[in-house]
Amino acid sequence: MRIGELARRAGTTTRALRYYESRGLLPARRGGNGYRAYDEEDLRLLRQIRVLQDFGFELEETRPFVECLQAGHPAGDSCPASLEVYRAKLAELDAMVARLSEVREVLAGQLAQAEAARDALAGAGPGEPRCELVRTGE
Amino acid sequence: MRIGELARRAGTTTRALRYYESRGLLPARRGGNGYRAYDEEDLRLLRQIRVLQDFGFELEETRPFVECLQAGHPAGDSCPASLEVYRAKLAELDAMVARLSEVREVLAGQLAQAEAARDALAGAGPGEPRCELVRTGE
DNA sequence: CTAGACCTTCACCCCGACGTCAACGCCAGC
DNA sequence: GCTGGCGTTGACGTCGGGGTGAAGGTCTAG
Repeated sequence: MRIGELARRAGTTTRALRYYESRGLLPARRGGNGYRAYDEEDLRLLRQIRVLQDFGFELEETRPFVECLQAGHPAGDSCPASLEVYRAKLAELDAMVARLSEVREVLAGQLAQAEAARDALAGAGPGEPRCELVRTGE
Repeated sequence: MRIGELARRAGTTTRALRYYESRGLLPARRGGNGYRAYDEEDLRLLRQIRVLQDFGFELEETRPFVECLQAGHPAGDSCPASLEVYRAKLAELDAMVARLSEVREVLAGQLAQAEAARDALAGAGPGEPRCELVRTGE
C-alpha cells in the first residue's frame, strides 16, 4: 500500500503521514523506487494515532500507544507508558473542567447580579417602566 | 497619569496599553508633547478589561463592557450588550465542559478496561504473579 | 547633561499540525 | 513517447490571539 491509499483509508492526508514520519512517529519502509510502502499494521498504528488525536491528545502523547502496538501488544494501551498518558490526560481534563466550571459559576453569579440590578432599576425607574415581556432584543 | 504609571498600577505593560489603543479599546487623550494622558476612569476601564481577560474573555469580548463604562454606567455589565456576552460565554463554557467531560469519561473507561486486561494477564500469566500492592511506578 | 520615559512603525513570536507550493522522478495506459 | 497521476524533497505559509522587540527619534526629571 502506498501513501495515498493509506491516507484515504485512514481519512487523513498524505501530508499528515509525511509529517508523522518526520516526527519519527510512523516510519515507513521504502520500495525500490523510493516510494513509501505500508501494510495493514501501519493502518492500525495510524488509526490509533487518529483516535487519540480526536480525543485531544497531542501527537507526542500518542507515541507510547504507537510504540506499544509496534512492540506487538494486542492494543495500544496494553503498556504501562500508555496508561501513564491516560492518567496524565485524565488529570489534565479534570483540572481543565474544574477551572472552567469555576469561571462558569462566577460568571453565572455576575450575570444574575447584573440582571437583578437592571430589573431593580427598571422597576424603580421613570414613570413608564419598560415591559419585560416585550424586549425587542433577544 | 502617563502610560508607564497606568501600566504599573494595573499590573500590565506599556506595550499592552498601546496595543489596546491600537485596537480602539482604550483610547487615550494626548498632552501637548504627544504623550498619552490617562485618568482614574481609564484605570477602571483597564481593570475591567483585565478582569475579563483573566476569565478567558477575548479582547473583543471585553469591548461592550468598556463601552458601557465609558457611557457612564455604574458597572461594565450594566448594559444589555454586556449581558449578551455573559450569556454567550456561559454557553461556550457549558459546551466546553460538556465536551471535555465526555472525553474524560471515555478515557476513564479505556483506562479501567486496560488496567483490568493487564491485571487479568498478570494473574493468568507466568508462575510468578507480580504483587499488585508493590507497583514501583506511582 | 544625561538617564530614563515616552513617541512611532514595522516586524516578529508562540504553539501545533499540518497546507502549499516548487521542481523534480516514476510509471501505467494509449 | 506523452500525458496524467502518483510519488519524492525542502522551504515556507497558515491560523489565532495577544501581545513583544528593535530601531530611531523626542521629551522630561533631577
